[in-house]
Amino acid sequence: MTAPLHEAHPAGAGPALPNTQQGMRRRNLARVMHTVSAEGPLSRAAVASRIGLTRAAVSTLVDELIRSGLLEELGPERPGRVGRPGSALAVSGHGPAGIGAEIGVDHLAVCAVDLRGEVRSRAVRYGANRGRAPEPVIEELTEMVRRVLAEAEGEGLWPAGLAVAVPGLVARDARTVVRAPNLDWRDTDLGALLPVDFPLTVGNEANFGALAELWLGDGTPRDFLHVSAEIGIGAAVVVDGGLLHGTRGFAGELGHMPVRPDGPECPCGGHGCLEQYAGEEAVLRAAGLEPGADRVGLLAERAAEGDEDVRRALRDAGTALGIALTGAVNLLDPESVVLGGALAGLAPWLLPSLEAELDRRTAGPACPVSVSRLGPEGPLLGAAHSVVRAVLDDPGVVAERG
Amino acid sequence: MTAPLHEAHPAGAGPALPNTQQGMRRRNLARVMHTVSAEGPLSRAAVASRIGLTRAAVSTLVDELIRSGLLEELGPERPGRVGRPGSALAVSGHGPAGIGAEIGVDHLAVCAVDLRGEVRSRAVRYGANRGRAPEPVIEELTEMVRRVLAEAEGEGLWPAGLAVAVPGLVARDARTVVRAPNLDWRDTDLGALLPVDFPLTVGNEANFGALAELWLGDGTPRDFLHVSAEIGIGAAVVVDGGLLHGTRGFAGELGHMPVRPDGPECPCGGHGCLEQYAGEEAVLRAAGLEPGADRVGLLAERAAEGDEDVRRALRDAGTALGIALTGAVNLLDPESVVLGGALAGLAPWLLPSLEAELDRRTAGPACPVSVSRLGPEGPLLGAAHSVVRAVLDDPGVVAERG
DNA sequence: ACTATTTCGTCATGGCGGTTTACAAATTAG
DNA sequence: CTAATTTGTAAACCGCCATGACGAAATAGT
Repeated sequence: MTAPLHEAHPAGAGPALPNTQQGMRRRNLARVMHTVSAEGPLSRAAVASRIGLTRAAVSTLVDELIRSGLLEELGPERPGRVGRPGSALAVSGHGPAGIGAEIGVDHLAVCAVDLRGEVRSRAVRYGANRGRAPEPVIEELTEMVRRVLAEAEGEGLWPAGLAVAVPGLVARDARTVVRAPNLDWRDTDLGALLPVDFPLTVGNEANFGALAELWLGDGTPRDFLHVSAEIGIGAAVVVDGGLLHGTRGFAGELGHMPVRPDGPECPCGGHGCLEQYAGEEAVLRAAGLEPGADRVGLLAERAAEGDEDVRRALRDAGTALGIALTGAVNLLDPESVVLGGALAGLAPWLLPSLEAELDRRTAGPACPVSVSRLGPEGPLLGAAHSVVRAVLDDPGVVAERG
Repeated sequence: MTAPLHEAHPAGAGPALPNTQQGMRRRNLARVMHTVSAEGPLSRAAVASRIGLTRAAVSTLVDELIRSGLLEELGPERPGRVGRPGSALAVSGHGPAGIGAEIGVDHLAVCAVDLRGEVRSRAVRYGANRGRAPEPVIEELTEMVRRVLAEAEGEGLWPAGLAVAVPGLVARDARTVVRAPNLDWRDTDLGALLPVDFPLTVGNEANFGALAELWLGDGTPRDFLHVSAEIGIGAAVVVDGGLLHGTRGFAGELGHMPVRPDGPECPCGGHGCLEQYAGEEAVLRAAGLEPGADRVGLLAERAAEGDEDVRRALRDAGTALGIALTGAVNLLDPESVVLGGALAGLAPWLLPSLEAELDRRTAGPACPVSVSRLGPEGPLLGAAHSVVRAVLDDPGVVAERG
């Protein structure tokens, strides 16, 4: 019965709730939470003027949120202006926490994030997971979740949900991994394998990375394309502050965009797909390097040293990315393109050719390309924050607890 | 002050209205309208059970809608079951009407559609508009609107708004035509040129065609890609029952998707864009035909006759379309692709190679490709219906009238 | 120092919207 | 002809927010 998390929520106008007076109430609770969360400590009066309700109405909403443990009263504000100072309200640091987990090809990670967005506990464990069966991996992850949970509970937090980022395609039920080529998993129901007594969501790593960029990024717009590459190349499409999932939940596949239709055959059945020019394996081969551990780091290192083979390989990858992105940008007209995941670290050598190709091929003002500052942390943070956002989006559902 | 029309509305849960009691009321009015509109004549009790309100509440809503002239009481239902028969409610055929207009390269068209979706009046005028200045064209169109309006008013209808479909890029303000290459118009503010005393919207022809497909199509899903070609090739992206506009309102540009990155230069600055292989001019040239009037009809005729040059040209265009659509389908994971506009008439010769290319390049189950049955009427009907939908989506705004 | 002014939070009252309950009306089942 | 069922409406009620008034706590002016 996992509720749909991280839908398109224009910062507190959640549309999923029923159109009744209770629904209205819950939407207003959400608006208060979002306002306080986004604009720091605020008095009741300040919140009221921002969301367009009266002070009296906000008072009752705040009362309820404080009783639920979602808001905290910090005490009287420092009086700088005329008039009685307000009582500062802040999101609670002792209420519900979002648990994020990441299953990477060669690491596992778990963290707990409180409603304020602070990471309060974390655990990381390195070790190749490629080819391991799901059960032992999940068992290991469960153990890590338990440890993180224990630490968080020690600080007065309780888990509002768990979101797991996986490097693969996830069905729309947000529970089953349909295909994760780099783990060699197929049709694995993580919901059944991970028995927790709070809501569980499973999502694609790149999608969570994009959400992290959306929520945590600095000046990230509400419409953008987030491109990330681990082994495959994925693009998460963010439209109006929400993720575009697609019918089957597979939206965002960029790796098999045709770049040279008559190029070599690809395992997918196509020819000349982007992955054959900008995928990790392809770039390594073009650079004359062997596959191995931390290959991205190696590429960056060699490129920084001035290795001309590596630089050429990255330039060519950038060109191929530019061609593929031209199509995507034309189709979606996003406000910007953000390079995340492994691409972020290689951006200095990818960007020039990528932007050149993109500018050359698109009419009018070019679509700006930026680099994510979250780096490899993105998916994990995005997962944890997706749980936090779900609480902010509907504080009422959590109210019975605390 | 044109209100934003045809946003993403999951059939009556309109999110644009404020989160107040009045907003709730208006959303419930909309839910009643949508229910009655979609499911034919219905009693108050039937509506109540469908939208989850009580009969009493629905009664007051219906009263208000009848007073506003949006609903009509048809009289007692034919009693088939036990119990008192209900009083059938239907959407009014005498209330507001949506006026749709289309500015085509060689025709102008206007029609009036009532809330039931019936076309109640129409006017068409053929004549080349390419290169004509906006003013005389708009003047002519205004005259046609006047005629259609007079006829509609004779039947007891009054205009709720006017939507104009144009073959070009429209800014997000839904008033100014940024660029219409086939008309040679640039930065033309139709809002200023078309003085009407009801809301005016301007939109891209292909987008309105897609909306027509969404609203009028038979079994059309809520997530699909609508591809249409007049001179350029446009793709409207429909996500969750709403149009994807893009940051500047330019989303859906498919014509300049790179198909052969090293191909000939395109006026847009790119190389080997789709339009150079599947655009009207390109196909005509490949088929050995001269540009002229009704070239699409000529192509279809020759292809039907078995002209091998024409058939080859269309096969090749289908292949190019398939390559471009592969990228789009991978990126968006739509439920289907619909071919509309001029492409619909040429579908028999385009489809085989298009589908072959698409199937070959996409993994998993293929994305089904269908052909619009609306044909060239799509944009005009979509425009008129967009006004009708706006009324259904917020009946309250129209309530003061009638 | 003292008062006027401003702003904050709260309380009592009222309006609006939907629900609950009750009831008359209209049909079918027996 | 009566019982059962369903519809539509009216009256009383509840939840939610707005309005207006008040005390509390700060600043500004004299």
